[in-house]
Amino acid sequence: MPGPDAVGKSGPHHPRRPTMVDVAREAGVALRTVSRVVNGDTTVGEDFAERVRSAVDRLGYQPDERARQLRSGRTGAIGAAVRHIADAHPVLRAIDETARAVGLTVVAMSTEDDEERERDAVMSMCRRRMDGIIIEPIAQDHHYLQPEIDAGLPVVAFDRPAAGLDVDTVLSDNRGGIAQAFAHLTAQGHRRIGYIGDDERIHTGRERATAFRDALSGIGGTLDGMVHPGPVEPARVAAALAALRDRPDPATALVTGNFNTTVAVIRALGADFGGIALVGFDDFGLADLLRPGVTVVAQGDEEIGRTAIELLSARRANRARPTRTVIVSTRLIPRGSGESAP
Amino acid sequence: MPGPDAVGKSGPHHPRRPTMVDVAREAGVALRTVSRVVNGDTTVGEDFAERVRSAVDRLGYQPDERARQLRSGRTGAIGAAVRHIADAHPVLRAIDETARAVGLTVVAMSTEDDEERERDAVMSMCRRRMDGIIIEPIAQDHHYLQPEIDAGLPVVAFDRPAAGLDVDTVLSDNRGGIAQAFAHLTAQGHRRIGYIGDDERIHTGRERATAFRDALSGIGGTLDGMVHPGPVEPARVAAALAALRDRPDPATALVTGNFNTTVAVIRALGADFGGIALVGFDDFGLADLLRPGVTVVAQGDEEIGRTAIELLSARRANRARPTRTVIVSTRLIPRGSGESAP
DNA sequence: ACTGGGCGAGACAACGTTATCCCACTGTCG
DNA sequence: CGACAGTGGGATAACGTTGTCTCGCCCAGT
Repeated sequence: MPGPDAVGKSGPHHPRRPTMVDVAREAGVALRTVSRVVNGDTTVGEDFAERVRSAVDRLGYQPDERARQLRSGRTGAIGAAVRHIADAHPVLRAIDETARAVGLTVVAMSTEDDEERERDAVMSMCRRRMDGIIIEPIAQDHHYLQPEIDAGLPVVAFDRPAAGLDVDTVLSDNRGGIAQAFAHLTAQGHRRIGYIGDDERIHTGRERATAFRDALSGIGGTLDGMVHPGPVEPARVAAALAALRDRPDPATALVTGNFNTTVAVIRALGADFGGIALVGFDDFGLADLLRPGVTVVAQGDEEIGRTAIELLSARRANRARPTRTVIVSTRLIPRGSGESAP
Repeated sequence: MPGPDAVGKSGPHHPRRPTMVDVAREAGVALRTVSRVVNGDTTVGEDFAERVRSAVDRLGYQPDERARQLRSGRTGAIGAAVRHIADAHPVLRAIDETARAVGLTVVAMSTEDDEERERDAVMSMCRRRMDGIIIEPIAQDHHYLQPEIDAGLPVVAFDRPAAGLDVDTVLSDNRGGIAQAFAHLTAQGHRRIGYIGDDERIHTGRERATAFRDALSGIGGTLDGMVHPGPVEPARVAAALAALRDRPDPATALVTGNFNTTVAVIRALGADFGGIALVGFDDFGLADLLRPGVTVVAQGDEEIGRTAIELLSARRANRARPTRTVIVSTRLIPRGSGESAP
């Protein structure tokens, strides 16, 4: 059709949504009065308010949040840059729920463990003028955020410190968690306990491996060949496992440093976990359904998320406040795999 | 009111971030020239461009996305309202990756299976003038979205149809998936096959239960007491399971209608799944680690997410296009639990 | 030397909202 | 009866950006 209809035009105009001006015209009041009604200002007479509300309904008017934010300066939303948005993420749930409770909207983006994607996600949040950013850091260097922080952006890191940045941080008690796991296994009589975990270039991997070494030294055990940090790949994990078992004094128990390692180890061990006692760092769904059930050190996900929002709110209230680092304790959950004697 | 020039005033002004005007002044060029440089317009001389870039760096300028969007009319972002943002969600991953590839940002929000939260999330997306919305519908009635659709908002539903709305939709082949599961079990020799699944008030629950009835009738089996739709609660599922086993001709095999039901059944069955053959609808992580491994009908998550973005893009290109519903086929993954004879 | 064209930079308005100021009307008190 | 405070609505100017138009400049062509 050669219609004169301008719908297909290239301009920025779609069929055009109604604006406050349209509502004002429809209701026969001033623009500012519509704004007042929409924002619940009580200084508007009931008759005027009703006229406006009726016009809003008739036109299907929805305020443009972008214009509102631009004018008012407030966003009412915080960004959350997490490692994998499509994976189960109990901390994100706590962040979302807590933020909701204080009237903030959470916009979540995924970094996929990629430095550039983290940067993209975070800068995109800055350009949207989020009221704050919660970040699960992956980059080795976060200096790119310093100008934003100087400009007043509240930032909170969780799970790992944001390298190169002095910001509020929420961490798990990695050392305490490893100590719990270790103590649990020694209480069953184990003395030859091995560790397989994440690369020590990663903060949590480093903390947990170090804590494990300390624990093993503490009972007079030899460190030699018992501690295996490295990339979490099935082949590397399987090789580490083989090294722990094929020795004169094979390990009778094992601590794994994170969820992915735990799973890789279980896959390599096969049925009944080859008779080895196992305690994994990080809880996970279905851990109770495996045979045996997997004993884990669980992180305080809910508390971590809640604390992150609290730190963010505190900083929004007082930008000059010194930064704080909160350590959230872990909890050992026995399910069977860590309760067998050597 | 004390000071005439109070710095800590309550106004919309934080320390104030630099704007294009500041950059223009710093660089000694016109406002519009800064805009051109920032947007990569090539009609700017290299010397001017360099002056601007240097000023941008000096001031730490970041464009305000809200103002840009307000002025240009484009948002460059689509909203995704999913059931549980903190749970593993392979479709969301596919949505995110596909959207990224075509230069769109995805803003994900959680509905938590709550009608009101879905409404809140979706309306919040509308107020932000998202370029499109992908929704995993939970509400029984989506008429509230009709005005937005009329105003030109592209909407795509996935997993379930959006009741009361004529929009593009991506669904799994629920009937085909059930048929696959059923055929797989009959091929092992099973004839007494039970079904436990979701409430039939839910679209997927209804489709799957119906397909199962058809399949069972198809081999001349009795429906009586073999099909158990209902709320996914451990007690209800356990009762259904007991009913299937405590009868003169107990079920030798079982099809479960969704992930949560599968898990509840496995918990109730205990070690070795009580010798019953099991095929679950929905794949899940660690399914291969259970003993036996869990045979499942997997949905085409990646294809569903990709298709959702494709339908959205197609509608953005042509608002008048008739709506389409795409059915994505399922795939049976044998892992052990469904491969035992009666 | 004058003109025409292309290129590149600037002035101005507009996007849809809220903040500020102002004014018209009412009711009350001196 | 006049002035004044209080109430409630309206006009206008921002917020930070981009679209449109204009204009100055330089070079080539006649």
